[in-house]
Amino acid sequence: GSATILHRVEGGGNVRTMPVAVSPDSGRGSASSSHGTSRRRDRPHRSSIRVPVPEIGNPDLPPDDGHTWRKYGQKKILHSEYPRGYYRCTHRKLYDCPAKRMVQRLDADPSTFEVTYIDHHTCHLSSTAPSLVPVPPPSSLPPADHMDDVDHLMMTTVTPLSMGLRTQGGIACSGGGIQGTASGDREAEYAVSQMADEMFNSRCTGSTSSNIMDLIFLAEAEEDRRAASVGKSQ
DNA sequence: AGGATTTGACCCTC
DNA sequence: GAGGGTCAAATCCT
Repeated sequence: GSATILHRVEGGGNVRTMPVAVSPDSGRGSASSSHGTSRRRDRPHRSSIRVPVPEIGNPDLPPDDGHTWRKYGQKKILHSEYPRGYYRCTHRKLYDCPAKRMVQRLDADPSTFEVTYIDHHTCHLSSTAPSLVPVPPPSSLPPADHMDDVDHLMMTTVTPLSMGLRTQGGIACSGGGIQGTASGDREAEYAVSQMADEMFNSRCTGSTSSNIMDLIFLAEAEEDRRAASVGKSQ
């Protein structure tokens, strides 16, 4: 089994969707504070990923991506058999981390979770073992405005380079195979699927998945550059 | 006791 | 008005 990354970018007008259906989510923004102030005005970047239910452990548990999440809500979604769970970063207060995710089991495929990530972790380097430094140095994280680019890439593609990075990162948990000589998006799609799959099943390595997220971002940035160059050439 | 989860209500967008 | 996202009190767990 492999996860499929869906790409949904808002605000750019350049919505890119993977072959598999996208969540019916209409893309409403979300914001906090229910005291009369405007909610859902901002439209944070969102990205969806499909993750198979882990073979080991409780299949009802949402996938573990290496970050610590605190559940703040659950909602029955219309026409969906399974409820959607709402999570935010445990370190939200500590690090003012805006990261959120929504987890929902697919009605058509109960063995798969669809996980929608909203915003990025600012507790990036300290998700599992928070340090006293909430914000990582620029050398390890792209600048904030750069994050936007990376973010919308979250749903696009990941290059073979990223896979290489992964390997260097010490993730050697691979299960399935990348079938792949396919070109372009297809190859990338497999790569992402594989990565996501491992990402959420990385228990077998015990490695810190936040590093994986790092790699994903790096890979996406790289892909962005490639896409940009392709765009220019066309 | 403190943190996490549950759950109903509230509010916003479409 | 419907549906979805968040809040916050109540409850549970460690």
